Amino acid sequence: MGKDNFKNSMFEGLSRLLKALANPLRLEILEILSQGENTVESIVNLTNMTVANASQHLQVLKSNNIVKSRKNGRYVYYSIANNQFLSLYQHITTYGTNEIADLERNLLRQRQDSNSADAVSLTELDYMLNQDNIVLLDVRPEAEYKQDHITGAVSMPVEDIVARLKELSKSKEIVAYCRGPFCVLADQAVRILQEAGYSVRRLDKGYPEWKLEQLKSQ
Amino acid sequence: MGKDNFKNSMFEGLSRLLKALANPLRLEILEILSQGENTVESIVNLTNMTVANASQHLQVLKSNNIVKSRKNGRYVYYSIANNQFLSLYQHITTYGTNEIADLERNLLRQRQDSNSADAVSLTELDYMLNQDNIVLLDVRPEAEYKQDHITGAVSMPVEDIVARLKELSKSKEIVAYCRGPFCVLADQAVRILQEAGYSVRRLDKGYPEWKLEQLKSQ
DNA sequence: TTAATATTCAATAAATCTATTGAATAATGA
DNA sequence: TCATTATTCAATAGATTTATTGAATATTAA
Repeated sequence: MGKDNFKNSMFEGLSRLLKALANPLRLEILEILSQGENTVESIVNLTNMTVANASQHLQVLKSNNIVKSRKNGRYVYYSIANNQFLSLYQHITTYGTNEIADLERNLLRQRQDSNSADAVSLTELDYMLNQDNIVLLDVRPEAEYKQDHITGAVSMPVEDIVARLKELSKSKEIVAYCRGPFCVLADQAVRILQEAGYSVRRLDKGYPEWKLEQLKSQ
Repeated sequence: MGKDNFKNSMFEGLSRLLKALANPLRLEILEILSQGENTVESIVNLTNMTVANASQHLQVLKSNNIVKSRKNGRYVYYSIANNQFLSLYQHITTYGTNEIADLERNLLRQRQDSNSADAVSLTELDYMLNQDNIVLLDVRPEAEYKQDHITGAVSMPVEDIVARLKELSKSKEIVAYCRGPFCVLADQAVRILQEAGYSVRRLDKGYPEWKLEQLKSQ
């Protein structure tokens, strides 16, 4: 292989990976798959995509080894192909929220609008959990909680909160979390609980970021 | 802003960044700019691009705040906009070389073909430099060395090596480095020096990776 | 002022990406 | 076996990306 062919093929390969990631719908799919495996159908239910479109995007991700699939009966279950990718994905989102002015501004505004600007970091959460003086709420759909969740969390999907308020004591601070920094379920939870008189904040990031920390510390 | 608008605009913004990166020529430009600032002309000289094409790609990078520029006389000097990006770029290349089978294979073959498969890591280099029993050769063009280089390195551009062999003692091991994992200048240096009877290995990565470590440890 | 040089701009054709549509495939349950 | 359901496939029109070409701009040096 000539000197330029090598270099070119490396940059070609990297750019294929980046192209596979460079689409908003595929990024949305990846946020969902970062919670655990999902069928095409469940991805469609969580988004505005049509089945064919979601399937097509999943093929792109799969052919680039970003996700993998297994078939069970009529369903195909997709999941993130490996934990290294989970880490890369988070480096990208963190860069975006910290270094792209537009995104920084958007995120800040979203958090301010939902009164959740003073978010809890993973380090703080760890400390608070050790002090045992908080209730940690997983406000994602129950299926995601069941696949895995932050140790010590209680499942309370955001749409059930109003009906289940009496389960929550006002003597402890509440921390709500969901799928990650772009997920608004925790924002909605904060608003609902705040209006009901609870002391509540959201986790700055979400379940996948916590999971990655877990993996690192092993 | 509605719940979906927020999320969509975040994924939109991220995908704009990724689109800007998802092109082999732009990645090649970024490898060059990771060494320090360069004019459009010098980028063109280091690659196969035409001036207009390089300029156009630079506009894409600039409008996404990945690079910045300053004008001096007739020349426009481009450089990486911030060190956070340098870090992201390296996460991406590391993921590619470790997790994309094609790229892994290509890199291994390139290294084997040039007898530089037993590359030195940055940690090893640090140790070897402390032991003071190596010569560290910067085989990039001198202009890049002059902008900055690994502390303790000697400049010997790869095309000068043959003519400057007598400057090198055979009693010390030589480590050659260049622009990063995809740069073949160090591979060429290893081959030349090995044929001349020297004990020589290449650095696994290159100058930008070293610089990032420096920045981290401050 | 004029010529030369570095860079950018503008227009364009070819290639690639995307969402949509409807049909095809495969697995299940009646 | 037949109808149902989950997913994929194939074709396509519209949008975006890319390299090329040649002209325009800005700066310097003669």
